[in-house]
Amino acid sequence: MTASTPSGRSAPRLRADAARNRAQILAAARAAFRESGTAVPLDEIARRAGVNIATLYRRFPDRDALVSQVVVDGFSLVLDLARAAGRTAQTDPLAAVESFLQGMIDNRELLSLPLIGGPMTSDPHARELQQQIAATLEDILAEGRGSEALRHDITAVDLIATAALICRPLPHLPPGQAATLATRHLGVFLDGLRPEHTRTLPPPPTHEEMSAHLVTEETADL
Amino acid sequence: MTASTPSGRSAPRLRADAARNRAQILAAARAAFRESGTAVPLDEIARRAGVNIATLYRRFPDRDALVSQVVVDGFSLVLDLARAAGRTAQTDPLAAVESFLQGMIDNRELLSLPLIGGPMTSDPHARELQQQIAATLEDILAEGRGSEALRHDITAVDLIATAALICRPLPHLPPGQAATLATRHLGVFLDGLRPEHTRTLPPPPTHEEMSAHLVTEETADL
Amino acid sequence: MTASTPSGRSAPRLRADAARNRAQILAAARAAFRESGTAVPLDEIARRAGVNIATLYRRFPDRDALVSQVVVDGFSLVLDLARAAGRTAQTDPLAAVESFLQGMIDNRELLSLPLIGGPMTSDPHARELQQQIAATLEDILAEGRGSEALRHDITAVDLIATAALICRPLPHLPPGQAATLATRHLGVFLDGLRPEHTRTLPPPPTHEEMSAHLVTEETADL
Amino acid sequence: MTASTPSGRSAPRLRADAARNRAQILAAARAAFRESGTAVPLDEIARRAGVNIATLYRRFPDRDALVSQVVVDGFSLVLDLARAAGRTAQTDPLAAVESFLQGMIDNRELLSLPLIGGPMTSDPHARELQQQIAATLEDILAEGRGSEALRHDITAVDLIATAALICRPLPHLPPGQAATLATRHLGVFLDGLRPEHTRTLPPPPTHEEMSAHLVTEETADL
DNA sequence: GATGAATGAGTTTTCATTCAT
DNA sequence: AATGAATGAAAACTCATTCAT
Repeated sequence: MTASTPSGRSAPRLRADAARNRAQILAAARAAFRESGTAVPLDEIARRAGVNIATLYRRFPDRDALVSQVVVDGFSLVLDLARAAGRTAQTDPLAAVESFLQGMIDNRELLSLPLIGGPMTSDPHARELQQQIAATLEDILAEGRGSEALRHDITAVDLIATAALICRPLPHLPPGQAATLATRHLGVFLDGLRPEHTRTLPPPPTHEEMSAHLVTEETADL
Repeated sequence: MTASTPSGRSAPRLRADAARNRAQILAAARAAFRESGTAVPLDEIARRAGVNIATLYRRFPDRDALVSQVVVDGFSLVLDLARAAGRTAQTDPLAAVESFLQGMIDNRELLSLPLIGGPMTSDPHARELQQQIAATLEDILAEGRGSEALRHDITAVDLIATAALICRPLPHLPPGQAATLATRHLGVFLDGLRPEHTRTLPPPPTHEEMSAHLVTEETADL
Repeated sequence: MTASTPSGRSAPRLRADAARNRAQILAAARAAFRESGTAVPLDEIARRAGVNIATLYRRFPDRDALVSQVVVDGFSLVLDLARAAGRTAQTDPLAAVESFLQGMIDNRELLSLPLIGGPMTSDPHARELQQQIAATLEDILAEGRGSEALRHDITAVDLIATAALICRPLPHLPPGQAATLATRHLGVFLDGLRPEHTRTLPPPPTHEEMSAHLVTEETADL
Repeated sequence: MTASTPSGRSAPRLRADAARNRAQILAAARAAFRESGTAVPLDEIARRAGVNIATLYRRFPDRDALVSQVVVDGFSLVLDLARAAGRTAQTDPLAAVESFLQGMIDNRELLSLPLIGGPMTSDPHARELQQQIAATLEDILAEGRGSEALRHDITAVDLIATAALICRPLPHLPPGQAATLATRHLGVFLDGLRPEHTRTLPPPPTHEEMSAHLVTEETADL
């Protein structure tokens, strides 16, 4: 997994100490964004990372650049989770879905993405990752539909939305209890995913409606 | 019960224009909190309400007072929804749950509660409302368990957590699409609520664990 | 003379204390710009004006707004000087030119205009003043040409450029000496203005060339 | 004498690449000082020169050292111009003055001296150059007075002040137009220099008054 | 009761300068 | 000799809060 590594494309390799600082800044930002939103003072992020504020600015010229990188790192992890789940899809598609969504809950501390407010990233790397995530989840669902292991009316977008809903912090709740509640909620949801469902869902947003937002916005809330 | 009216206990009746200003401030605060969190500049709330910042301060001596009132208004509405749903619980408990949760989605714009960051209210009025909400939901679930219309392992806290998860804004998504996705998610969840479930849920947080948070914090995330 | 008064068009009248602060800020800015250029710290201007920096920002939302107003005030004064000089033009056009240029030297402390660096104002009020200044000077020159009191090849733009050259501070020189040197230089220049000149000047910039800059830029250096 | 070469006295000869960097830094500083004053960020000078900021610091330990060198280079050029003009002084003193002042205009881009703000250099080399410049100009004027080619009341300080006035940038004016206006202004001034003048000039600053500033300050504005 | 105004205390952003590679 | 990196200090700008009208 290469989430925090600057993309090899054009970035001149960083000196060892600079790379360490960069990673600490990203970790601090991830935590601070989760706790207080992306409007949290950059001062505080620098302090938590143990670097001077000017060092933060050297690496990330403005808040958006920092947010973008945290988003990209998070999306990388999500893609890893989706692919790992996909490997078991042929055997048991429902278990694959569970594995993905439970993995999201378990790793939610690393998924500190812009949860509320603030401008969304339009980083092309993020777009690319989102498309790969959606495609991977769609493959899992296709398996499930073929083997009658999953209801037919669920789409990849539904799984992404579900992940977004259950991963966000329930502020003011101790993390352990928030995870317990999310897992219980997920359990009921998974039971509802089996094919013998009784309820007709409203039609999902069309591809056109979503595509404008899928990449730059919606999945950012994962 | 009318949410935005100051509790009749001790509040001196407001002049007509003052009451109008107060209502506009609360509406602006609700929207701003939803969009940007409770740390949003008070300036901006005043501007959106069309009043001077000093007028806002006259009505609400500090940010907390404003947050508290928005929370109380929101909880009042939640209680209204729960009671309305409870009236149909004997006939069809699952439909009552659905009515409650769908009502939460439909009214989510009015539920701008402190969703992330910021200090939580400890208003006694809010505590009281929360207990009434939990009791009302518990009554519905008891009906459902008795008539075998609902799985037995679901608690009022689960419903509150579910409401919290599905009502929060998916920022950057057009509201209509966010609602559609939430409703589809809810549909699957409701299918999973029926008694013929297959999955065992992890044990819920104990009453002791929750009680510390239930009132002042957890349900504030609704 | 109404230089420092906000244009009556749309400005809501200021409270007395606010108007006093505004005038002090402008006076401090004028002096500071002259001494240190328009990039001088706004902190320092606020301190010299005896107000808080936030008060400065309330009146002038950014540096440009402050620079613009100083420019406009300066142009107003220049127009006043030109008009006063114009009143004697029929009697003695050369004396009118002298009166204008010497007046510029004598009042140069009030003409603190953006002298070097920094973005130039494009305030429409400033443009208007510039055109009036140029027109007034042109009238004086026309008188002089008619009465053979002035050489024919001088234009209003030349007078504006001359004013710009002689009014700017000679930094590091005591003001009195700078004024003496400017006045002596002006004396020679005025002798060169008489009609029995011997030298052919290079052609002036065309109206088209200048008009793009006359208003927003060139005369800003006065 | 080549302006940018470090004085041969004690400087260890630079490696070829280092000498190139040094020249680029000085050229960039000259331009930046002219455009934005001597308070311009050193970062920007380094960037324009295509070198790292630390390289700039290696060559010039602080801003003053850089300013001093730019001043000395400029004064060297001024002295060259004065001497070249002096060679024709016997034949035609007025033409010599013209040659000097027009040369200043033509070379003004290379004369980026501290024009406004910032600490003045007290480099002894600069002092020396200034005295030589003043002496050379005085020689020219003496010729002119002897041959009745120039008015008698003009001093070397007047010529230096005139050069200072006409060489400074008129910011925001295209360089070509600024030069045209300066040349036209100079034409009138030169006509005023002829002996049949009509106007009495105010007395010049005494030598004592000027001498305190002549070297360290006044001519720095050239 | 409402508002224009002022200000102190942040937060963001930039810059000069030094250090280690 | 040159550079990437780091940092403290300053400057730009914003915000919560109080005061006087």
